[in-house]
Amino acid sequence: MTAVPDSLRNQLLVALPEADLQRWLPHFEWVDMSLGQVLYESGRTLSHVYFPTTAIVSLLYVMEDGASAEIAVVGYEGLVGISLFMGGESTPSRAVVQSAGRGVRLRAQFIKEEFNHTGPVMHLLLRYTQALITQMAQTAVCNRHHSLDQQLCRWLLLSLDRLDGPDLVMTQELIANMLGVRREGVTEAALKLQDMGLIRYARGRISVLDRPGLEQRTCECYAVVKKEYDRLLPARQAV
Amino acid sequence: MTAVPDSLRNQLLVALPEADLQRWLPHFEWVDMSLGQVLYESGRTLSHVYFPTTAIVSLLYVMEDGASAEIAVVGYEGLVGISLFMGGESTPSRAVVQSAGRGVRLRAQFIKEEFNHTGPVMHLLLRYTQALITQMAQTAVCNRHHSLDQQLCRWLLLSLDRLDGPDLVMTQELIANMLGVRREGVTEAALKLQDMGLIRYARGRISVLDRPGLEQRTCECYAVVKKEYDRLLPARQAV
DNA sequence: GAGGCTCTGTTCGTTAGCGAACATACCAAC
DNA sequence: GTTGGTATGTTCGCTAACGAACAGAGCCTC
Repeated sequence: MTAVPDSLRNQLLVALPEADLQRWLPHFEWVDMSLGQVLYESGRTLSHVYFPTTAIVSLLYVMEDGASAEIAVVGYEGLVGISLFMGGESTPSRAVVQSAGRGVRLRAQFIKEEFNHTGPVMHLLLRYTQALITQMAQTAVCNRHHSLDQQLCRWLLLSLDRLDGPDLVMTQELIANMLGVRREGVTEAALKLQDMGLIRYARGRISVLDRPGLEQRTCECYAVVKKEYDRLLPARQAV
Repeated sequence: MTAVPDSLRNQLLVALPEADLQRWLPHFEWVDMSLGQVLYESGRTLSHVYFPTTAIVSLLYVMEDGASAEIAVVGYEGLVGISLFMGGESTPSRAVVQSAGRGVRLRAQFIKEEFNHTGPVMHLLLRYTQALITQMAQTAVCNRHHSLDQQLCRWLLLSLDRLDGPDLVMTQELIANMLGVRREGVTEAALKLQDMGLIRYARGRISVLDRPGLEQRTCECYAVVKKEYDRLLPARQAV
């Protein structure tokens, strides 16, 4: 990753017209996001919209019986809290920090006014939202048709794309929550990947050794989502 | 269903401010939608946005190997073609008519201009989009955690909500495509429902005999989605 | 360095749904 | 009525993932 100022690590902010960015800068509020932190709870009204820079956030649906499933991930390429400008104010999902890091946040009222008053901002945010929709839809399809092995690869790749290095700080238990499967299943799938030399595992830390290998073993869902992000948000810089 | 003019059967159109509706009326184009008709193909640029009145449309993801899964349904409460005003112009999904009927369509260029120029229209369309997002996300979760039996109930209820009477014209084969499962699985699940007296089945026609019974047997996903539609689109009239 | 906690590995019986093959049953057209 | 096509019902073996129980293994703390 190049040595850009941290505030410019979020690609939506980078894609903002200069005039808009300058207007936003004074309203930026830097926040540390710690692993497991809940940015918003299902159904609650949001106070801020978050632009992760180094953190990764999962949008998680939690069922009545406590079972959960991640429906999308948000990293430096996106924002958390689309319901603010979509008009719903809240969503039935929960946003949980999946990988500790930092980000910028803006007050709800501010982003709502910006969205309504400037065309370029609105169009950028909506295109991002459409990319996010693709990710959710593809997750639905993937949950239906693909094996845990494939989904683990997809998940690792999506996370990797939002991180600097090849290491993820992440227990198997957490991954299982995200994928909506048993922890034992993740253990087995991860062992297979390790035996093939694609990753190395050690107590809550995964090192990806062979990214192309993961891409080869994952399902088409990863590529579909990535392609759609690239198409809809071309201004964002490559990592 | 009350005897409203057919054009007012679509609840998004009903929710439009009178002035906007009057401006739109001359641009309405009535279309018949036949079972299986493809309104748009994955990745193709859309020429129109569709407001179903009596038809039901499935948003379907089709995988490389031909396997498919429905990620959302759209009926008289919504519209098909959000990518037009979201800015992406196309999506990786396919829109297929799941239940024959009619609808209104508007040219792509027209809806894009309307979206950009009038605040109330934009806010209405975005709230609808958020409701649709909820449906997709809940589908993802449901695919992960719930049994085929439960999902069939959910699917029947979602379809029923978008129809006049208690009858669905729908083969088990088609339902299987929508749910992304085998036809045999649908046969078994449908037989169970029939044995319990909840539905009656006959060669491509399902009659729902006991709606509360279906609601009792379905998973929470149906209620979550319904509640969110009601919350985000309160102006729409009850059926 | 002992104890305790968390994370990972392993096993075993169970089950939902798959894939394939085939049987029946209804409908329509000739 | 016969024929053929489409829709539905049934069976059987297979597999992925589940649920539960437990065994090591690394790490921190006192």
